[in-house]
Amino acid sequence: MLKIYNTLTRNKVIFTPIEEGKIRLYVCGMTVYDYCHIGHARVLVSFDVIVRFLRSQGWEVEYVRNITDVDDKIINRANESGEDSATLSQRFIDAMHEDEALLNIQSPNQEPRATDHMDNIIAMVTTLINKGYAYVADNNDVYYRVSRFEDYGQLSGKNTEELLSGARVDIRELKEDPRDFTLWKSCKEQEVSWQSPWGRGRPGWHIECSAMTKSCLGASFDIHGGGPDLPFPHHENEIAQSEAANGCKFVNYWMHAGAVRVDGEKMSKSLGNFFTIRDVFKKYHPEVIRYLIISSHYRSHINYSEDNLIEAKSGLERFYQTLKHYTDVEPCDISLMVGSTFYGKFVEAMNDDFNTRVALAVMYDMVKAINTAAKKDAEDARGLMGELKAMAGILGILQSDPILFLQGGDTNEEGLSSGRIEALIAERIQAKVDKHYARADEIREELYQKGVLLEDSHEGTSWRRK
RNA sequence: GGCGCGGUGGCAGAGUGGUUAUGCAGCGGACUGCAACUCCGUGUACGCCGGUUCGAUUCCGACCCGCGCCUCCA
Repeated sequence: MLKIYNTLTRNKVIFTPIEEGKIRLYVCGMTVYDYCHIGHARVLVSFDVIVRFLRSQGWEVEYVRNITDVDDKIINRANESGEDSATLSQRFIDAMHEDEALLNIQSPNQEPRATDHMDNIIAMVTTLINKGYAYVADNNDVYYRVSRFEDYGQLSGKNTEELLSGARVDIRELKEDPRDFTLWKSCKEQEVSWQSPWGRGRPGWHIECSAMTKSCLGASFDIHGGGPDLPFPHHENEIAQSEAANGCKFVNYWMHAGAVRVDGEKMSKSLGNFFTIRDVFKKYHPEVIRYLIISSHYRSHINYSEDNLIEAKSGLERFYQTLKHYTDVEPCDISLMVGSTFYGKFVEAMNDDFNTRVALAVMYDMVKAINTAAKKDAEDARGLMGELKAMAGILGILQSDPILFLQGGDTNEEGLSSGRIEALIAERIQAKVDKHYARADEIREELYQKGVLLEDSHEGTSWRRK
């Protein structure tokens, strides 16, 4: 039984799909004017895990994640760099796809772009005007008439009256009411713009998602997700637009990821304290970031720090130390795991609002069980390993070659090539054969100082980077 | 100011009205030439103060502290 925390009702509830067995999910993706930062990674990874898990349980998931590629920030960036705005956004879309691939994120079923939905956007704005939910101002901007929409504030818990006093009023805007927001922004001929019934212009932020959700998933769908800063105003405004235009309930369940913090503050563009994913990749294996994100619940905040990355890496090493003995074991078929106690606990945790941390705890218990079983019942151990790999697949972790992961370490900064390491190991083995233990220890210590750990076993000596 | 979230053992991080989370680190032991890996053992943790209760970290109330949204941000 799947339970999901719904931002709209602020509680955890049993999930009921609109259509039996199917889940239609829309997640707000990137506005592409820069590289992905860890906050983006969190949303990407969280929903990737959610979708993988749901599918593993037999749900048919239609997963849509949009790209917002019309936006003032994109245009400003393009102006700064002298680049065409379409070229710039394409460049960052490509970069995002590269980052996603490294994070082992599966593509959504649909990845619509705002610029491909201009007709739908204009049609929806027209509907809103016709229904009296929007109006054309003297400067040809189109605004949403917030006072017309009674349920405004339902998602964010805002009191409409209070919003009135706090709302920002831009001098160029000719709003009836400070709370009203832009649906269509008129602009000059030479700027990035599209022809509309109200003259040339471009869509305001929010309307593109209303248009794309309707086009890709229909007027009503199951789950809408996004980052922690989206409930207000973005999602609130989407509700106002979609429900007014379509005349029906927009979304049943709203899901929002928690914030990524740095030194106790939210990582954000405006604070300038963000780290891009590709920067972190320079020093850490992508799976370390994925693990860091999964190792806490998707709704709680996580702290981004060097210490936490190191800890995430150590946690993965625990798995890989065991995994390396079973590289030939294939992941179990999930349909064959229904009777497994471990798998039962894993599913129970994941069905409870996607509690990945508890799911990981189950997997650690399995590691211990496997290592213990290995001493007396090798087949039993292999069977458990097959299950463990299947669970890892659902979380999208432990997908690397164990030896390569363990030998990857931080970097090659020490300048020790694997060839050089192997040579020293060979020398040490000879020293051991000759019972020259002092020399053997000297070599091990030398390697240790350079970040390389040696591990002797019956099969020989293996090494890994700290 | 309005709305909301959170304060758990050295750190990270789940959870629960009375029973071991889990991981990292530490300590003791086994294994090892020595180590590492692994295994076994090891921690009177639940912000503060009241209340409800046979019993509260877990429920209720007050307080202190931190954070988020209210403006572009995932």
